[in-house]
Amino acid sequence: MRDSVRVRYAPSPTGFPHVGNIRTALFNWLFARNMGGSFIVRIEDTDVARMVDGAVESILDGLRWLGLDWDEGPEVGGEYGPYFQSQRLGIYQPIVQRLVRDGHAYLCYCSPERLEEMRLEQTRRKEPPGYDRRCRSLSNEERARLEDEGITPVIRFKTPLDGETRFNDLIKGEVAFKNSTLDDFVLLKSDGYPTYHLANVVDDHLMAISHVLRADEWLASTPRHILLYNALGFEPPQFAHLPMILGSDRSKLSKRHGAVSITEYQDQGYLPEAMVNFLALLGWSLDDRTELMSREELVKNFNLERISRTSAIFDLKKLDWMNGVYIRQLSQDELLERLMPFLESGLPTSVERPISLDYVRKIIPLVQERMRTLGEGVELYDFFFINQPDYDAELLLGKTLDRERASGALGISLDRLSGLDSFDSESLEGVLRLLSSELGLKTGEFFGLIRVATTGRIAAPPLFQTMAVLGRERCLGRIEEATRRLSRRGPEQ
RNA sequence: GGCGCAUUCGUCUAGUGGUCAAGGACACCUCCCUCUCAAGGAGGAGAUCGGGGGUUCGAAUCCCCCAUGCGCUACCA
Repeated sequence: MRDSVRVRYAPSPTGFPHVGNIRTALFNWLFARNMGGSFIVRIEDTDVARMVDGAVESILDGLRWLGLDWDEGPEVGGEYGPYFQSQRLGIYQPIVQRLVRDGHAYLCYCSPERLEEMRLEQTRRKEPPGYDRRCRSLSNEERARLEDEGITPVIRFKTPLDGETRFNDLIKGEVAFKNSTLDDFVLLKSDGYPTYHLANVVDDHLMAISHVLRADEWLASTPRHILLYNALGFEPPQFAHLPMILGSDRSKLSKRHGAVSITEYQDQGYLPEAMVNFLALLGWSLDDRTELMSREELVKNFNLERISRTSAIFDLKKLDWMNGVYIRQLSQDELLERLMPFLESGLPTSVERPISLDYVRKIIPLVQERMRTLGEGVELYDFFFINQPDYDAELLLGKTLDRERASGALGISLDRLSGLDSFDSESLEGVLRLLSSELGLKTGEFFGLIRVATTGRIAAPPLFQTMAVLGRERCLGRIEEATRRLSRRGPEQ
């Protein structure tokens, strides 16, 4: 059993689920599924001050949305629980006491103020900042005196003063750190909570984690963790540090680069399967050409060997393209189902609810290949739903028409269209094409005019089909309105 | 400042000593299709592989130095 692959995603509930973070979750999940191992979720809620309400829920929602199911963790339990570190406090205490007893850790009474001052002084003198180990060798009397002052100590790890710590990272390769560059980091805070370093190491061991796949930013902490594993007499897991995801300016991806929370992408109408595919390719590749892969194909092919060592910039344009590809791959019924919630919440309240499924069903074939996100679909094609789109009368004229000609064309169109037996796309095309040549207008000019009149936009789905879906009444009404708009602002132009 | 990691088209990447005068994708440009926009099709432009030294018959691939970027350097994770 010890040989089986067990990986974990260990988020800290201090905010929204960042896409970089979720990518880490994805890689862990893919690795577990590929190896037939277990994917565990563990909540690292050891920083009471930074906890954010609802963060756990939104992290779990993000995982669920992407279909990253976990074998052990919140809600599903498991034999290594509990899976919230705040519920494991009783586990860390005795372990840290043992460390103190064995001489691997010590009590530190230094105040935050002193530490702050010390760091300031160190940077001023251009020395590497780090704890100066003042409490590492306290005499019994000194310790007793500090205890009497009522100071609650923290517990620090007694980092070896010399030697070096090396390990073989599965992605970066052999990495070595001199122990002298590491300071005596805190294991147990004065509020009784463990730090990340302690809790993470203890829990990874207790939960029999075989591989730690985490972001690159942890690489520098790994020697501390290895030292801790050794002091504890635990076998360290294998480490694999994932490249980071950066914003367009190469700095750490953050708010100013746009959406960073996975829930924002969900809200904007990105498809989870597209998101999974896109995220998987940020730092991993199958070969020199395969890009579109289903979840099953990703699981089947994923491996650590092909994870890149260099950080990747999040390219929204490519995500948009890929999302469009996935939208086009959907069956019309599937797209209908996925689009409805966006229409219900995105369309103005003036549009009657519930929105008619049958009506949307007719629109789907016209918009499917034009959408990159579901949310964008609502914005681009709202003219199918609202009463009268608003637009600048100038748009009716395009580049070539004048007001007179346009009004005339609209008038005749109104006539012909109201006399049409059947308002279907073929009949519309027949009538309008004929009219176009009668008027001596190029189809581009004339259809452009009608397009703006009926949709309020210069770019829309194919005109005749669009008009057929809109229906006679609405089209005629909008053409009348267009005529009004032309005359209203005409003269003073 | 110290330590660590990285460095191939604008971006994601392929590439592990010769088949690379570097391949694919997004984005960009042109053309075709066409009532617009998309989608689709056909092309194009775009990287002297961060720079400099080696090693070798031969280097994007190996070694060294430099530069740059990023990360860490908390009683945050």
